[in-house]
Amino acid sequence: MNFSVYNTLTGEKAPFTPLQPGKIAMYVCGITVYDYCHIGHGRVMVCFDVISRYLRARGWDLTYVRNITDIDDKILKRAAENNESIEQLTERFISAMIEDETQLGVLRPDLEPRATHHIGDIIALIETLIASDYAYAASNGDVYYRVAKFANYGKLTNKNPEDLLAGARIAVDEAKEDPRDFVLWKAAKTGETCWPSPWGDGRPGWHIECSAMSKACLGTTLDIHGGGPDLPFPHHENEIAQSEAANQCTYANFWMHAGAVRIDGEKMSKSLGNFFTIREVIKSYHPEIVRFLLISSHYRSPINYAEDSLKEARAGLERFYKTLRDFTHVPAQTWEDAITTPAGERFIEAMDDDFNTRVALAALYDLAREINTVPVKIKATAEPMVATLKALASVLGLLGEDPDRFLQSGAQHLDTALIEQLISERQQARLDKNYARCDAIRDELLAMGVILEDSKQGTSWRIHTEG
RNA sequence: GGCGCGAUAGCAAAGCGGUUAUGCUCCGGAUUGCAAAUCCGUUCAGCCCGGUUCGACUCCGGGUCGCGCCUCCA
Repeated sequence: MNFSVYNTLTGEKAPFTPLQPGKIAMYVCGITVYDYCHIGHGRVMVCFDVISRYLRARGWDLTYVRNITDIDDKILKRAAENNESIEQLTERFISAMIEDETQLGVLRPDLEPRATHHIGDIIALIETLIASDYAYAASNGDVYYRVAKFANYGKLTNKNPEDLLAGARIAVDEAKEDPRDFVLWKAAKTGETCWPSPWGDGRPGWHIECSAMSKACLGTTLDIHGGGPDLPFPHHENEIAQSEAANQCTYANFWMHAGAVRIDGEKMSKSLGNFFTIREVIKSYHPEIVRFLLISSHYRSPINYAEDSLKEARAGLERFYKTLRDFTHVPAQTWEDAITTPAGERFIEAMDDDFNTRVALAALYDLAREINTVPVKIKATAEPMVATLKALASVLGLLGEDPDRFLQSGAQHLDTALIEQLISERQQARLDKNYARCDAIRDELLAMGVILEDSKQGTSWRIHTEG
């Protein structure tokens, strides 16, 4: 086994070895729940979903933790705007998030800790940092992290602490010793949601909750810490500063970051306002198409999100489902058997190389072509290959849908009984060699957006997808 | 300005120092009552300038362009 993973910390791929043989502790930064998830969130969820599925398939005992940040300035602001409590707001968007990820075929992580359920851990961690002089309570009631005290500050993102000093902003009302210091505990203003603490009522700062929750769920050293493309700085840099100062050991051995989703060459983001929500997109495209699109590129490369990308993803997926149409009766092979096949070996080789899903998919496309090459009358000889295809695809969370259901999705507005009736009428006309009638029916259905496909087994139909 | 990533055929997207990526599209053929699907085949690459090498898309140096982070954002 030659399994390697790219590490943001070192900027290169390296053979992956966990701290404890056979066991992997993986922590991924989840989302702040004050709005619906967009495709960028979807990418991180799908990316680490594939990673977790693959690690498990490879035989590791994985514990996958993905947090939910449910207390934060934006949440307070949004709740106030909506005139609802932060609990109402966060519960609403947590439910929405779960719906969205489920649609995308994302399996739930083992643990989904929430910041508000770990206030005690957060306070304890801050106390440790204060005790060792890495943090201080300021005159305004806030508690800050003393960046100058942490020698390795900037190691994840290659920042020179001096440069940060030059570029940092100093807000007038802040009581920081140093402009680079960041807040661990934020004193509450009157009426704000808050928790009691040794430094007065307040709430956690942005970065401390991840240090506290990862420690509570997985311990002081993580095998893998992951997240989105905009998290290395400052979020993960600050997590390292907090956790390594408090625990006196390496915080995470491997740092993994998903690539950005772009719109017209620009990053999709809340602040730019150029985002598409998952629920919006899956109204027009089968959710598996969205998943397929996200898996079609390497997880670290930027993806351009556009109507054309979705159409292309759909075309690719349709190819697989067309192949599987005649084999709904074939169950997936076991993983152990699948990886001994030539396609399986290629698949493993690709995925072992930093989760190269694009190359893994190429192996599956070749397998599909091989299946299609088998002559109709000896279809049964293709069944083992189909079983392999299904087994390998399932590790990517793909091809689990019934082929007809997939190929006919979007047909809700159509009268399927009428379609079936026209097909059988045409069948009779074909037997009668009344080809004029046959073509008339074909045209009629095509006008409805239905494409007919005659084969030795009979006639099937699918939705006509343009583009 | 600092740090980092990228530049591949019509489009998308990978690996690789010499041998087909792959998907979609185009074209030709097989197949089909006609189609569709499928299969076969063909065409179309590696930003620019140097260097290393018997040989570079692949390694090294320089440049150009694009993008990300440096401030809340996955």
